[in-house]
Amino acid sequence: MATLDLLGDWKRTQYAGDLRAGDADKDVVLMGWVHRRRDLGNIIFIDLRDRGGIAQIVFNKELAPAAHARAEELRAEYVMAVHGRVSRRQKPNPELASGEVEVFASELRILNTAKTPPFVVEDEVNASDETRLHYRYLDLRRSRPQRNIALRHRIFLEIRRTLDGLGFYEIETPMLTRSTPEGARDYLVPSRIHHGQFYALPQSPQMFKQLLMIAGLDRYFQIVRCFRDEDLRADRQPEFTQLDLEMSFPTQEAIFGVIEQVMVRACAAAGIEVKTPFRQMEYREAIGRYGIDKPDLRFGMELHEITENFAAAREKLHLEGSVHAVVAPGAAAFSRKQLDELGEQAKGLGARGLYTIKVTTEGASSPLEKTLGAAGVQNIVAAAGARAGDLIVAVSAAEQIPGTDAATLIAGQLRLALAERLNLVPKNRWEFLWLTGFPLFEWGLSEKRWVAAQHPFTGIREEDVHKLESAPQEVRSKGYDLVLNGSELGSGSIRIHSQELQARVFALLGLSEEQRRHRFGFFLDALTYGTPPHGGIALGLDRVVALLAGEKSIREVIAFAKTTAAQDLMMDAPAEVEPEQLEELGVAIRQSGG
RNA sequence: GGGGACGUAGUUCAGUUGGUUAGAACGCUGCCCUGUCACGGCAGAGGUCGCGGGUUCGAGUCCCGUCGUCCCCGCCA
Repeated sequence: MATLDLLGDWKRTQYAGDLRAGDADKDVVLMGWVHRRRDLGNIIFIDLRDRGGIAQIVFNKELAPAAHARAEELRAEYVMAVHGRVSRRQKPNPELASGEVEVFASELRILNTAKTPPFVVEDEVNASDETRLHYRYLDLRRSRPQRNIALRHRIFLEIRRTLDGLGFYEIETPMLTRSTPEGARDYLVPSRIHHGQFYALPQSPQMFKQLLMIAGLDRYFQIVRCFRDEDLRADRQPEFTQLDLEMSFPTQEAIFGVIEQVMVRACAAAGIEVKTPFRQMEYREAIGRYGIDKPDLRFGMELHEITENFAAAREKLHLEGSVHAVVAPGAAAFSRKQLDELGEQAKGLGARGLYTIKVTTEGASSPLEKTLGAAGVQNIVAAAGARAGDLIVAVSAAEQIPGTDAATLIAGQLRLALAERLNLVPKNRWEFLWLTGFPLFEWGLSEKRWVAAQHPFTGIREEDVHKLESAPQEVRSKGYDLVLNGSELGSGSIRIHSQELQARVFALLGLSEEQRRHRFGFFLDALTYGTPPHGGIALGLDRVVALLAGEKSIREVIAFAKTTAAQDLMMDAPAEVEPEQLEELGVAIRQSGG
């Protein structure tokens, strides 16, 4: 172990990674970590890493014997400060941003030693997620996480600047709040003062922001942590960050305009140029053309309904429901095995039948010829607009949920899977899309009643209000989703501000007067004191940053992320607490097993 | 709650049909080296094969259980 030096009165002059040719001949003081050392004997090269990047430091025994001797003690991840002179390199290193120059050290101070790290701190990930999360502070030293965190900062900054410029106030709302019955499972916090009672961490500040509109704050936003105790995914963490905003007296276009400005500047922070206005699409159209409510518009492969083409063979094929087809360009060469896998996948998605047609220059070939005849198959080829080399994939499925065409949704999933497999999803394309006209209600399979598709305060399109009681499944909401490249970034709505309309919605949801009082009493009260028309949106910022950073998982853009079992491997949370703490809270742990 | 993949040296992985002393690369330690930049050369250290049980003359390998990580469905705006 090396003895340590004091930092003394040394002041850093700049970041190592920021050194450029223009700094030549400058006297500099750099501080950072030993990224790599190359000890050639009488000359030692140290790659010094700090937040700005990497610079090469030269320790020459002849020129600076004391510094050179000290440098022999340096090891990976030691913390060092170096005083020296910047010099142009005879042989620049084009791999390094600072590669035009290097620093000839005159004095070295070793500020701290380091244990050999469990994995090498380098750009390419060479450790498992488990190890990385356990030693997150080392993982974060790598350039990619540093880039992601810097990008996250710049995006957040742009959001705040943009919204400030548009007259929004950033207002904080409580983290300790009240459990509300709808939506996700709550994280609960037991109350010490009120035994048997619990706070809930907010799933979102939904009601607070509406109350802020009632309070006359007019334009609110918040970059806020939200909590949902549900099972996790690559794009879901138990706590995540939303851009939450709400405005009074809005039109839908006004809200879209605000978010478009925010996204344009957020993208610019990532070096990505996007055009406004974003495309808009009705929910029905998205389902019909893409079989999904968050279509990826970076590629075509739109769906074709070909139910009619099967009319003559419905009995024979035991068809139920509709038939939808997707054309996979260039997939006519799929092997038997690949077709089988496709069939398995379709079955896994709930398809009743899967039919394929290979289109070649010699014509179409398909098992369907037996039932539909060559002409029948040819009609499908024409209907789907398939060309030589393509594979037509058609699925049928029985309707399980009233009003939902299962075959379309399955075809939509196959479209995504095929595009991925055929490498037809272009990189560096940014297809924003607003989805509108969502159904207000959806049939709850388990509840066996209509449930609010979003939350029960979502507004209703004026032209559909009269159908509320007579044809609830046809009622479209004033809700909207923002979609980017097939990922849902967020959703919002113009809210209901009329007590009369709100009462009709609650009635349809089967909530009695008493239940309404119990669940939403304070909020319904507030609505009666002069609520302005208002609306807003919430965006999942972790997803936004991950997409713009080109990361698959939002863990890569969260400094301290949790595992899919909602654990923090570094802190080892959650953890047991002292019996005294439980006692104070009036909480007893029941031994599990029952 | 369900399905799938994985778990072997500090790290990432290989390990045949169950068979002697469990390997590689990187990293680490020591020595040599004045232009390297993934430096190079020589030498060396390093293993509870996730954990528990079982089958077997014999288990990293087979079986059961369990724990952990990741991906997906359910769930979740």
